[in-house]
Amino acid sequence: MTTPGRGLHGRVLDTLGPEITAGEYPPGSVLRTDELAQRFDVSRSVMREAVRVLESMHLVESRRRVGVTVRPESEWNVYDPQVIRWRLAGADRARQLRSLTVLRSAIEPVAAGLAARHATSEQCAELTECALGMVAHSRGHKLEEYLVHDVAFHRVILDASGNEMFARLGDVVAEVLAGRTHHDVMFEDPDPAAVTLHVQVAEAVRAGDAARAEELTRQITVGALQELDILAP
Amino acid sequence: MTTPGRGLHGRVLDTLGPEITAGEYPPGSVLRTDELAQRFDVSRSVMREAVRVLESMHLVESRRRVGVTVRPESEWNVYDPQVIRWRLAGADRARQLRSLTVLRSAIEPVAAGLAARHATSEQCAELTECALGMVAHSRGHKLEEYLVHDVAFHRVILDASGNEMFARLGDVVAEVLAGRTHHDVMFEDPDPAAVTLHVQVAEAVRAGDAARAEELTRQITVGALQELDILAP
DNA sequence: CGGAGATAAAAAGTCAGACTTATTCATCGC
DNA sequence: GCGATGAATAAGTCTGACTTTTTATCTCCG
Repeated sequence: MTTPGRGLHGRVLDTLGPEITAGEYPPGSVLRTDELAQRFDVSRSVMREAVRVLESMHLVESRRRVGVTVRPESEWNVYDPQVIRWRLAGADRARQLRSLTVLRSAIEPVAAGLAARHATSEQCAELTECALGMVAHSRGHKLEEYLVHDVAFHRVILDASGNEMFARLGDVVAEVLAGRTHHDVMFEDPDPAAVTLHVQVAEAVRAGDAARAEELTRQITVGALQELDILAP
Repeated sequence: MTTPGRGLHGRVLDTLGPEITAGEYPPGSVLRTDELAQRFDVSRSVMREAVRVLESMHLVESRRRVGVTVRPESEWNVYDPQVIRWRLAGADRARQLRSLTVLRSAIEPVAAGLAARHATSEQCAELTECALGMVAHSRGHKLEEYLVHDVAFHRVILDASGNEMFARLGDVVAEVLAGRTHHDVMFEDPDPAAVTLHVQVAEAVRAGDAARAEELTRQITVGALQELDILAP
């Protein structure tokens, strides 16, 4: 995905990170640095670097005379892109996609409203280009090409909002959209209504109509929630 | 705040992290591990562990033969609680509080709506308790006591939403509220209207009225935005 | 004069081993 | 029983040597 071989400690993390986030070691489990170093056939220094990274993600806690203890899931840095990727690759990928989709449903409408106020003309142009790309690939099983434009569309919206915290969710949205296309729902061509909504959002942003951009985006996210059967009874 | 002395590498991060997030080294700047180790009077192993942590936060990138280069702000893991604390302690604390408050304004109303559906009776009880605590300390310059209950209130809402991503924003909201009380606005007693809104949100959640809980919380966050002069003209 | 390839240097990466320190647990004495 | 003492343990730290990768330079030939 990112950089495959960025050092031995990274190699260790590639297998230890997914194991921990998959819940293979229940909270409170104790790992010993020496044993891990043996298992991965690396020196203690390398193992220590890997543990430091896991510690900075709040996945584990290292204490003298005790060892490296696994922290409960409720303390993990679940916004860390690396943690998100590890968890999406794991078993409860579905649960993960659901909570991330709910997050999207809160963020994206507000971001679209802000984008309508702050977007540059370049960003507006990008947006319509993306929307047109989505239209062009919305029929005939061109899901991959559609996905590329879909991801780009939402990235532009988040960037154009002018809010740094929103902008940094671009990767998360990309993961969610990719996950949706590749695994769960979407067996056939995308919902035509959703495609139309994207075009309309682009128009609203260009027109500077914040309320309309927000409301239309809310409809998009409602659709995403419904796809995952997340709805209010 | 958290754990002061968790090893030498932590001590190094306590000064190097804030320096980097404060922008003291422009993007592309190169640091050398050996020099840093000398500067902080620690061994290279300790320094390497610190660099690994900074790397996992995407603050720096370590490359052979080049050194440790500082990444542009746009690539930082700005959702990392540690990074948030470092930046809030820095110079552009104000800009930080603004972007985080916008984030709150997107998240909290949705979280409140979900809380109205998912909150347990214990959580409802906690909520009204917090709201009453806010009322009790809303007059007479008891800002600290008010803050404690305010933070607790919003934490319960985020937890009760049942969404993990929302729940993990409790610390962020706590930082924002604390920052607001201790530095920026709020020279006197809190706005009575805001206090009333919190009580009403607690009622709405208890009653299971999602739409009302969401709308009332939206009014709270609008107030927070106005305090920072973030408003649509 | 210019480009391709060899060469050298620089910095991170890795490893092994010795030592330090904090923490926990068990034992001993009251 | 209970508190103090001590021993065991695992992380923490340091040092020094070595390896590897990448970049810059330098040479040689077209």
